[in-house]
Amino acid sequence: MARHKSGDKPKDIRKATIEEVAHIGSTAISVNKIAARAGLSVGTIYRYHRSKDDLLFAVFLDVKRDIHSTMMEAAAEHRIAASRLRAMWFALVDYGFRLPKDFQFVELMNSETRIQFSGNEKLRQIQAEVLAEIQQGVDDGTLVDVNVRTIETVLASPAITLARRVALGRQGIESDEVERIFSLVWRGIALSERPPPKE
Amino acid sequence: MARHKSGDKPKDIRKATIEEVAHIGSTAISVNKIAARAGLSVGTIYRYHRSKDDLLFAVFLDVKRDIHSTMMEAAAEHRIAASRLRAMWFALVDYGFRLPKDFQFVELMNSETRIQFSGNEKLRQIQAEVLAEIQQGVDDGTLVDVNVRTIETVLASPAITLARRVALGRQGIESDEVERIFSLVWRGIALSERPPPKE
DNA sequence: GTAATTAATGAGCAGTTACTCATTGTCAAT
DNA sequence: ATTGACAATGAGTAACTGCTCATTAATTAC
Repeated sequence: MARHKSGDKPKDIRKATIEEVAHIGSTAISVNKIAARAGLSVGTIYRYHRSKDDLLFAVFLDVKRDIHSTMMEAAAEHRIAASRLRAMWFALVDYGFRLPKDFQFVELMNSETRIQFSGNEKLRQIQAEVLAEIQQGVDDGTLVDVNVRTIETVLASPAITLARRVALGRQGIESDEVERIFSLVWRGIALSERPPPKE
Repeated sequence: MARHKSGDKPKDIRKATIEEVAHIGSTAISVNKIAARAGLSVGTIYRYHRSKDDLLFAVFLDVKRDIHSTMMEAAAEHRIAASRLRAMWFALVDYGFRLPKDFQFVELMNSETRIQFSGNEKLRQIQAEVLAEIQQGVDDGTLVDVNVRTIETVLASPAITLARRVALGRQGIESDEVERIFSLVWRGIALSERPPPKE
């Protein structure tokens, strides 16, 4: 009853948007260029997104959800809180290593004023799920008994820094270094003196 | 012999650039709007900066140096490595609290591809000075004996996250919370079990 | 005074922007 | 075949972009 959608347009648009930002930066992106990069006409972009801002936010949210689900899938393979948190941490860093441009895009948009973070329900939910995982660690006596937001800051920040560093391609990072950083962070938030979980 | 510069134009330009980015975001800034906000004509901006990119980078570097010198001044009031590092850490967070827009601008530009970080000598020097401070802590047995870059990542990341959170105005942060985060971070990188330095 | 020098201007340039819409292409149901 | 429904197009548009440069304003040296 309708012209078939040839190919996966939303996917093409997402890819082109991320690549365009990675290529010329957020201070010079344009919808026309994104369309050209995606091999589509401008009109098609406006069929999927109401405005430039809408496009950027949609792609941002999409990648954000990608990262989150990757983390949760990694957590699902473990039972005890310590192992789950460790798996999530490494999944986050690994995402930055595997898809640096995607990660960089999210980071850039995270600092954008236009994107109204707190208002969005989906973002709230993602945040809540992460905090719930940390709460588990507090409850079972693995982590120090302080506000989960506090722990989240200490835990997540270095992972983001690490992934961002790779995304910007400034230097290669060995897996030893990643492991060492996790050790130090875990040392800070774990209750006991035991070394951080390995498996 | 020449017409006097009336007022401090570079300062006006810097201020307007930061405010414009804070107001409409990096994805929509324009030189014309920055000029209008500064109460100057476009030509004047191009008298001080060769291009839009040059303008953004210059302001970025300026703020970056501001932040760094604030940190080093804070450190100068102390002798022992632990106290110096603590002072620097709080100075960084405090900068984000006092001048959120400036801090946010730096963070945004930090994630920009266009800004070639590694190439700049000034940025290199700033980085080197910070690492040297940490090295002091390693040398006198205050911090664990690992690569200074590793420690820097664990130490600086949460401070940046904290300052950024304030910059984006998502939530107010009490000084207790800041203190608690520092405690956890310090716990991770300090060699002994002693609590982090207070004075 | 006036000549020399430079700061600052802002209209104007060619090119680009975000966005629209009349048109065309492609399918399933008739 | 014809129709109806919609995906996709891309030339078109007014506004705006980064940037230039002829001109004016302000100052000092002589």
